[in-house]
Amino acid sequence: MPDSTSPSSPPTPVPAPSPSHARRSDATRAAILDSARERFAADGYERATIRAIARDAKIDPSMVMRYFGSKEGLFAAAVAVDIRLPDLGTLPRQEVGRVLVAHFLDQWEGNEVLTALLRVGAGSQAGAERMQGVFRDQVMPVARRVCPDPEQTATRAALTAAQLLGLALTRYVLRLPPAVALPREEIVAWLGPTVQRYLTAPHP
Amino acid sequence: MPDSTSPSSPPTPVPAPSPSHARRSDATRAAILDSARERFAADGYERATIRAIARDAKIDPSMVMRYFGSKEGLFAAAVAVDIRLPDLGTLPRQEVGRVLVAHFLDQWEGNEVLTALLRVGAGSQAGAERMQGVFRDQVMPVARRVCPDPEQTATRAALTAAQLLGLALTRYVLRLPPAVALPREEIVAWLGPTVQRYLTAPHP
DNA sequence: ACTGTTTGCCAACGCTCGTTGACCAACGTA
DNA sequence: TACGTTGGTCAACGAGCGTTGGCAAACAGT
Repeated sequence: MPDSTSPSSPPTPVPAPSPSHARRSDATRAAILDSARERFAADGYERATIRAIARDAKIDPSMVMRYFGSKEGLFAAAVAVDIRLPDLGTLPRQEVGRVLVAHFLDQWEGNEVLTALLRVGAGSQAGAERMQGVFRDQVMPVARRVCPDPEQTATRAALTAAQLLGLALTRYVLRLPPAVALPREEIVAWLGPTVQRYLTAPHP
Repeated sequence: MPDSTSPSSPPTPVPAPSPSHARRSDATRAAILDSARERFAADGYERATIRAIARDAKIDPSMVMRYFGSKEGLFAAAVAVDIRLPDLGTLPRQEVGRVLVAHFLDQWEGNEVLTALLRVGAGSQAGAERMQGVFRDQVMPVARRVCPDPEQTATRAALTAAQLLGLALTRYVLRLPPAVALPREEIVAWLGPTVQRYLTAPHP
């Protein structure tokens, strides 16, 4: 499986990436990616079929193959994820928890790619490795700026990830009714101090 | 899909459930269930094929159909889950958090069914409904005994579920390296106070 | 207008899956 | 010994999947 955590060059047979002026097929490409993201988020990797994605995008399944090489390639292109964590080093330390929870909620509310990534990450070994890559390349560097003790960074980042991904799991994937019903500000009020403690409090 | 959260009568074509003396096929049945649990936990619902499960159990795929009716029926029988939460009402309130986290870790370390359930719950709508059933039938009643205010029970149970399922997700499914490396007692020390606060602290 | 490239559809391939029904062997009872 | 029941195998089915290659239309450069 190609590495999706870095935007590696796609295996598209289109000869040269001419960034000067748009190709006519860019719209189709985007439509495929949109449908793919939706299907992967809703159904997971296996149940999201190329045929169904192509039907949603109103094109032939073979076009998906031509543009993205394989189902794996399509998935890699569809969930090239950048969670754009803010630089937590520039704000007061006692606000880190609440800001991070609020940012996390914003990202998940407006980006079905994250749901797709979590669904697939939980569903297969390859998906799990993708999430490990996101954690390593995007979460850990930010955590390093908040808790300078390098020996504790990994632990504190993992605790934070457990709390935040658990929220995403129960609210956006499993959809446990009380987790869905929780208002945004209440989540921030409850989870903010938890994350704050995981990142900055002394080892218990 | 049959309801798996309650041990409903299986769709097995064996005529009468004679509980008096064991049948000769009980060993085979158990072998199938063992292989099924392992495969479902390792591969998720779609990738765990009946053929592979039968191969593990060293019998013919058609036996699985005869005993469990369908793949759905096999899954329902394999993950008939009882998380056996302790009665938290009988111990000092300030210990509830740590006891619950420790119990949760014990359950997950020794029971691959839970990993299978979480993997499948994250992978499909039907799986998510199964986890909603476990939450509603097994978690909520226990939470009611700890936080008597009925208006807050659901919220507090959901927050606790988010924290604990997030731990299970990062540690047993995604296997984020620092989450896997965390010693048991350190998890209890970090998450115990969090769960304690979610269940018993006043609304923030 | 001619020609090569891009964009797209169509029909099929090979494969694996869940599932079925016919058939066989071992056993328990009369 | 004969026979119904139970435990198990074998071979095949129909369907759906990812994937491929060929061909038609639209376009662009000359």
